Amino acid sequence: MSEMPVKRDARAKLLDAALAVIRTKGYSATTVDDLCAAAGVTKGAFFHHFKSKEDLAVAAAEFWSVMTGDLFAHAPYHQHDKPPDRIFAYLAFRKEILQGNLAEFTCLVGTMVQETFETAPDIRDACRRSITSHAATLEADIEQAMAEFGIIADWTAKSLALHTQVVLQGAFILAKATGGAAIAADSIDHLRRYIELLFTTTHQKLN
Amino acid sequence: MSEMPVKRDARAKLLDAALAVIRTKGYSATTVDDLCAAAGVTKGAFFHHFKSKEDLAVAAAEFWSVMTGDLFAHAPYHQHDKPPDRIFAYLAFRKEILQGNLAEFTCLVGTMVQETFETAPDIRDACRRSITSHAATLEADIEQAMAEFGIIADWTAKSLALHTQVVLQGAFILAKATGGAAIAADSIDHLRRYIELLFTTTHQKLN
DNA sequence: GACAACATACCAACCAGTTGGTATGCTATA
DNA sequence: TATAGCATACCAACTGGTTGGTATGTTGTC
Repeated sequence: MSEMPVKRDARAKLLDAALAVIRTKGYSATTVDDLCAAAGVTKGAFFHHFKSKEDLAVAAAEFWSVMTGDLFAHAPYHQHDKPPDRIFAYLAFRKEILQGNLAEFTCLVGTMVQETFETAPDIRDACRRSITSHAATLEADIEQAMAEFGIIADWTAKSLALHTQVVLQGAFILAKATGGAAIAADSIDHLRRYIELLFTTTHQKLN
Repeated sequence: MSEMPVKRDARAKLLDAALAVIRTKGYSATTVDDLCAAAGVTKGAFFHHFKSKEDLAVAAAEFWSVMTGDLFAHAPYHQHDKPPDRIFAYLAFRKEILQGNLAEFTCLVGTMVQETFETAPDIRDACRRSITSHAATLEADIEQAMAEFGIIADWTAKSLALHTQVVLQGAFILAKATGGAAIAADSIDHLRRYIELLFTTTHQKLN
């Protein structure tokens, strides 16, 4: 049936280009011509696959969700048996992938939502879905860890899962401001230490 | 002598406009005409005071530093006698000011650096200075609190001070993505809880 | 020959920055 | 103190290049 041999189609190339270019220059500063040049296609191809630049941004956010979803779903940190170990292995993994150029490890949707939250609701919502659905994958592990330790707290698994994303997004901003990943790595360490304290102190009822 | 009573000069009006417009639309999407319209001045005035759009962005970041520096320097949280209390009061204050529109409480330099870290080093550096100098104002309190509790840790006062800024910047991103401040407030609570645990557990040497 | 997947050529609106000018105030000196 | 000389602050109109988007092909495949 479908042989599709060497041909990676223009749509896929444009989405790849969108990840690279938008993470480097931001959404507004990225022009349609930039994307076409990076993808090696023409404007005709662009507007054949996307009805507007905004439409591409939404598709890019969804593509980002799928890509990162795959990356984390198949990452080795899931192999740990105990939920708390999976949480710490997740954070170790997040720290490990702070490699290469800033644009290679920072978050597409975190970048885009800063520019579009007020002006492009469709993009904002796509970014929100991407972030919250990733956080949701952590929620189950946190919930099980809470049960395992018998933790009755005034915080929820969901809020802690979202807090991990807050720390990561903030870490990317400081990394961009300082031109390096060192502060980001330190912040992930602080987050790990926080979760360790939540799960190892004898103050569970005070949490 | 000088009567000109109502006249606030164009430069000040443009900087005020820059805070409002850039925080709403982002740096790249903000046009010089947008800023002139918001400030009620002409383009001639703009380029009389700033040699380029980028030059205005640097000036806006510096203006932001001065404004927020004043705000925090005169905030009531400094009145607490003990350094740990000042830290917690700082966080309470950060939570209190999560009011109004998103653009009213989010951070100008955190927004700008996302778009410019790779393409405009002067803006990026101005943003870095703004963030790190604010973090430095917390460092002394953290250091004194560490001394007070006799904490010998594998983290530094500086890294914890920067971590607070990481959490705040990340909180703003999640707030923009979700369209509300609730998650931001939750994250500040998690940060407060973390610092409480650092300063109240009996595990000081394990920190 | 119908249709999807592109390419080419083009456009109107918009963009940062420039130009030439005016209004106003400051300063030095006669 | 009158005023020439000059600087600052601002304005309206313009410019050349860029932008997102369109209109109209061309080509390969079922």
